[in-house]
Amino acid sequence: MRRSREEAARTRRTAVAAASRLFRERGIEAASVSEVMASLGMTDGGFYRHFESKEALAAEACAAAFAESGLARESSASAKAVLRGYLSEAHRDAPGAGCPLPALASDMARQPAAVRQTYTDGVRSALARIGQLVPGARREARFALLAGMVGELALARAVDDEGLSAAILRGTRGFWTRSLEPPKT
Amino acid sequence: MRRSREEAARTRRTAVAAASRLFRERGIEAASVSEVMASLGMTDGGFYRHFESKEALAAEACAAAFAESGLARESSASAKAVLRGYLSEAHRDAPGAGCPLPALASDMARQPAAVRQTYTDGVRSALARIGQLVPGARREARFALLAGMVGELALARAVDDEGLSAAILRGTRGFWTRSLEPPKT
DNA sequence: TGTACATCAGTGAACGCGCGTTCACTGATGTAC
DNA sequence: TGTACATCAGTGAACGCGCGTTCACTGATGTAC
Repeated sequence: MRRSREEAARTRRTAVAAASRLFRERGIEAASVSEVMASLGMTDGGFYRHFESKEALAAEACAAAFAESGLARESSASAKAVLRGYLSEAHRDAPGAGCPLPALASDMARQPAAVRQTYTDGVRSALARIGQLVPGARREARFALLAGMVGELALARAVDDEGLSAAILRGTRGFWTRSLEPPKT
Repeated sequence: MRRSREEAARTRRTAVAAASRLFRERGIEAASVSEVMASLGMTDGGFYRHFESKEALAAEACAAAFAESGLARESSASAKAVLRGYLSEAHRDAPGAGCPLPALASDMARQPAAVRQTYTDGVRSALARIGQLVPGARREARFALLAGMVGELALARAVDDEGLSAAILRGTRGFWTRSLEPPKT
């Protein structure tokens, strides 16, 4: 049963969005093509009318994740507000809608070139955005801040103890908020 | 062909060591029981004479990784020396022999309770060790330092550009070395 | 100390399952006239 | 504007494959006497 061009385009967009969420929630390798299609209420076969392979979808989904939730997306928020939102319980508990940097980091080592390049561009954009947010910070501090944000979310999600997880969030948030207040670093 | 008690015990130990390395290199789900056994020169079937399941091996392998390579293991090195070793190209390029915190972080969210608990204990030990290494640092700074170390390795490994990867390592290393020098933070 | 036998570490084929991908098919959509 | 037909979005079964796990079997090891 053929669909209209608009419907088909909508299917494709929905698939990328669903994959973008699923891949961040469960990992690229752990989420299957069947799951993505099932989440659209469709069967597996139709997938290959839109994408050449799962790898092609992964590259698009990764780019979509950065466009939607990356640190680099447009926003007039202050550095403090960005930190508070990023290093939050809400962000920790919603990896599917959150920043792809911590969510996809360890998948990247075993991904094909196209996907890794998208991720690498995302890292560059995030660094540029941090440069804008904290114009006084030296280069070293910008790297350390990004690494701290990514590591903090990864650890807070990995840990099996709500108290420890909250302490990691609170501690890292407090440290960086304090560090950035006087533009001394 | 039955083996002696010593040989059997050796097989078990070697399997844990091989799994510990393989799981850190490729991820717990991505490395298979067959791979672990093949790396001992054995076939799959013998595995279940030693372990109840892959999950049981994962818990032991995770604990072994912390005992062998965790931040918490005995060492008289200074804070600066530990930082230099941890945030190094050598550590980045040898995940199988390195710290399990960055290597296994994103696997943890989808691991059974036994494995997550081992990892969580590893985080606690690492925090305690950092407390010893940098006795002057406030609680917040210890969390931020651990998160920074973990995030930095994860990013340096994920990125597809050697220059950017080295810059992440250098930047984070520089920032924290400088931060810890005067016990002001 | 020697012998008979039970134990069990490791083999290798098989299982059921879910994966990514392919393909013959369906029938509404889009196009040519 | 109406009709005939080619296109192609989506279906659902099938493929080959590798996974974790099971199991009948082998034969050296360990034990009982």
